[in-house]
Amino acid sequence: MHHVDPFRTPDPRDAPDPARTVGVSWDHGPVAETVRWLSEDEQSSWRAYLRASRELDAALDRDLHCHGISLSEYELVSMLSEADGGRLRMSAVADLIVQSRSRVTHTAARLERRGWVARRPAPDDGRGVVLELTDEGRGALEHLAVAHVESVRRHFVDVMSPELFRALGEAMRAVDEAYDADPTTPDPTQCPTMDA
Amino acid sequence: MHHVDPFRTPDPRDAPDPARTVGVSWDHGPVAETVRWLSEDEQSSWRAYLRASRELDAALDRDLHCHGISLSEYELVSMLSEADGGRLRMSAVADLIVQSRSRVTHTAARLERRGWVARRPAPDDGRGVVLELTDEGRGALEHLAVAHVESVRRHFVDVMSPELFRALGEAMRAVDEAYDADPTTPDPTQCPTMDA
DNA sequence: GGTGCATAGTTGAATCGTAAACTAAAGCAG
DNA sequence: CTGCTTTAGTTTACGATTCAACTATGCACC
Repeated sequence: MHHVDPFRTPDPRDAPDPARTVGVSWDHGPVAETVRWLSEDEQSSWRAYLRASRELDAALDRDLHCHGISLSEYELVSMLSEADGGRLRMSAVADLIVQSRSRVTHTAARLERRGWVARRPAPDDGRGVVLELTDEGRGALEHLAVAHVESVRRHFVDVMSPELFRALGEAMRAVDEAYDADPTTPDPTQCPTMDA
Repeated sequence: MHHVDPFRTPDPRDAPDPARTVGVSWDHGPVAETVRWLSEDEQSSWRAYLRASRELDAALDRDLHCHGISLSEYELVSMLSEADGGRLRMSAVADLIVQSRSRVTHTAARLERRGWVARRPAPDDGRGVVLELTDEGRGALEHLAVAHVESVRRHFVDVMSPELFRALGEAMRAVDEAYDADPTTPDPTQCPTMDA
């Protein structure tokens, strides 16, 4: 049975070599292609990230859920609370919490039904909508923030040394900067639309 | 307008102090409670993580989508490919990719319709189901792995120094270990079921 | 001042994920 | 064996998210 590791080359001998030519075979026959598979170290870190980020998401969401709100709703409300006057444009919210416009529309609608936010027309732009945190929303947030910060500490901040947590921050800042610098849509030339 | 930062105390003077007693006021009136808000450093790293992890998820998912698969489906298939004989129990898959049993059932059903995996009764346990990667699934994965590893490099591994990436791996390993060590369900005593 | 294109946001359908109830087989105590 | 509890996995219904199409305003340029 042929073993396909999605990252490392099938041959363990080659693992430490970060860049090499490997044979990848598919429907159209064997083709030699240069693929920079991950080294053993890289693979280990990447897997740890993937696993732990899922666990973290699940844990934080779980802890908030028992207070009746999801993490993504919380993020929206918390961004509003930090904004001047508790008000932000829809698109500003979308950018801040890294969600699609459409998703923000839906999420905001849910929070509006709950009475935590209100929609108002943007004063300067006829197309725009300003989202405003209501007093009720602010009150609820003060509650939630206490539970949430404890959750974040328990599952994340406090499980490692301050130095390591700072390094993690630095690493993720690099990811953020790279993402902002290269807002590439899935390069159409790279997109064979399921050619297999 | 009272500004509520969900993590730091409202008063900037207090930021460097990691633990203090703050007044949190809610419906039942002002109550003094000890909350370990995040320091400025911690806050900065946490925010960077939150933002970048969302961006990363979006970017990796986007890059795979144009090849007709989602990241969570990819994860399932890739775990199978690494398993002995390309076979794993449903629950083993769920644990490996950190998804609920129910979700794995759904995802597996989708992949089965696509012909990439097959379900078989577990030989030793009458309740169990073994998921097996089909040849077609393996062929597709070889394709996808190439695109995916490039995506992971571009958005993640290659945007920082190897040392920093290793530190990140170490940090996330700590998160994982803490999670495994404390599989706490949302502590019912902490769960006021929306008491606000 | 009208045409063309970009931007802001919404809508609705389809898909995906979650939560709780459910089936069925183990495991275990007596 | 019988009954009780746990474990594995599925199902169903519902809520959340995505995707593509759509409305409406702004903006640039001639």
